[in-house]
Amino acid sequence: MLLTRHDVERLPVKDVLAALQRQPHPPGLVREAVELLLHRCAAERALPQAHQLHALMLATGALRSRYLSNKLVQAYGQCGDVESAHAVFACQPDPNVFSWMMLISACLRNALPRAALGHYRAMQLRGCHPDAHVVSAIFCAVADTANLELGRSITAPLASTAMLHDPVVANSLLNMYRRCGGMDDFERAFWAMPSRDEVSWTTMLAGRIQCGREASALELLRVMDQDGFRITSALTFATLVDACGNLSAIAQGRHLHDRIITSGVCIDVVLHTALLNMYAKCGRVDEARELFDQTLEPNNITFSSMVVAYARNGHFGDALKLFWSMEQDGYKPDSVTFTHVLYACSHGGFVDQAWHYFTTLEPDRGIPLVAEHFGCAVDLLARAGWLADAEKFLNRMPIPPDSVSWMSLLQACRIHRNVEIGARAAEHVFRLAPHRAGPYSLLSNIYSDAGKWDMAAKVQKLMRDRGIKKPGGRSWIEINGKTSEFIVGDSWHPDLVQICQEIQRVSKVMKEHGYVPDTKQVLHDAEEEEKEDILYFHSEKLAIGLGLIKTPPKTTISIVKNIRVCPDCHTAAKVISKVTERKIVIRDINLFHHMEDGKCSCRDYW
DNA sequence: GTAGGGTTAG
Repeated sequence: MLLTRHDVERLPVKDVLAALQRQPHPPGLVREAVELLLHRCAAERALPQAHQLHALMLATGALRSRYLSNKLVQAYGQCGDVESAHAVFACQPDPNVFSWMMLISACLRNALPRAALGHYRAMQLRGCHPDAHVVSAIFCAVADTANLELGRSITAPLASTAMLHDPVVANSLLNMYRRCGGMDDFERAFWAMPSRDEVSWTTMLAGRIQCGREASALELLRVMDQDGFRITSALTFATLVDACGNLSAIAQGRHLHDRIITSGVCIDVVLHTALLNMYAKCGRVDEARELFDQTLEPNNITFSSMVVAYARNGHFGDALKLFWSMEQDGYKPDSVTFTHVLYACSHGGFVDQAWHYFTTLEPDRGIPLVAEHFGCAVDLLARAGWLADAEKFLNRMPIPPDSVSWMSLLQACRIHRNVEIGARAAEHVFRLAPHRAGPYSLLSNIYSDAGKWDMAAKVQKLMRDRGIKKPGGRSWIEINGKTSEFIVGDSWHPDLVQICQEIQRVSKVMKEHGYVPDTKQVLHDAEEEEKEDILYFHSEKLAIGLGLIKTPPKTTISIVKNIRVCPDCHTAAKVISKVTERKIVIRDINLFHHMEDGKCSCRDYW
């Protein structure tokens, strides 16, 4: 029986194919059917049917049409068969710019950026001029390779053409610079754009967040507003929300949340979860939970977000309870979920639980163990003080331990004051993360805690000799929607005098409560009294000082720090929480410290 | 007649 157009549209792909193979059909209908079926194969990622279609096209001569041949290349690309895509392309006697585009996009879609770039060169050698579509695809290919020099060399010959004026090309170029880490080119390209649309702005925001310049990302929001730019996409808002979370800028975050609601943008699960994470990163667990409860269609990411929200904020038991309810409700935890669960276990001291999950993850759940899981296991052993076991474990891991895992051990060695293992752990971190200053400071502290001043000095000299600079301690505090930054040793602030007076006043009370400044934390060669002064100028203390004078009594003080909080500041902040009857939340590079009535949620282990 | 941009949530 002959097919009708109606059949071709309605019947399953395989039935149409079978009918076409069984008996000849009018060429017009075959052509039409082939085109439609190619489209359906591509949409359904149905590779076997694509192969059958290919055969049919050969048999019926449909493949002689360059148009249909291009469509077949496209379908193969979408079905993940680049080889077949290339084979079809190679049979074309006279490929046009579309043909090349299909081939290039097949490579891109299947993570073969180098091949895409090779075809780009080949097309030019064969005299086919790339258009804006091809060029934007090629910028994506360069972005995938993260090769900035390559990007520059490909862009240079295009600079004199009108190509870069195309808005899509310009945005792809911008994103290429971002993903290749060429942040100067990135900024320059952005400001040189003749016009910027929402994609340009979002790319810009993401770029600044990516390199830790969240504050300047939020400044862009002001520029956008001044330009009268209307944000219409949830993605743009999610990016901005992310910046607020990273800065723990709760007032700006809340303001943004209101604005999202009034903007009428559809708050999809992604944006909703971004907001949840923002509150969590601002230490507002209750508000995060509120959003979690309001989630219309939660998924495993929503659950995992809330699990880690609890865990990072010191609510380890709640994190585990939520995880159990997640499983009960039938949501399927994945590898990332278990990273959070193990984190909650190890920080909360649930050793048996942790080992249970760690050992059953692969055999019972089929979730492969990854570096993060091993890191948690190391942390677990090290926290319990089983440093030698932790070291043995690291040396016998089936995947080579990363610098983070060795750092866990090194940190544990500081807490448990183990010089020998600490020195070995530090060596590993030096090797695996040669530019990090953290391990040098930790090792030096371990030595000075043990009274080995000469060794401590040696480590510091080694650090200097290797040209490694300690990132200056920075702290942020947001007051009335404005973020103030304090940098250790360079803290200019209009209220500095008042802040220092407040710190001195409070420290008197603190000393009455038994606080002794831990001047060992000051590595300079200085008098004791001077060392105390240096401690007072640690950025987190200044930030707390500002919080004390600028916010009403009993208001929670929230600080963000760019490195780990120093042990003296940690002790001091705990005492301040007691003597001033304020909650103090410090988010450092690793975790939250919720301090209240002289105690910290981290249980003095960080 | 075919094709190109922000991977955004743990």
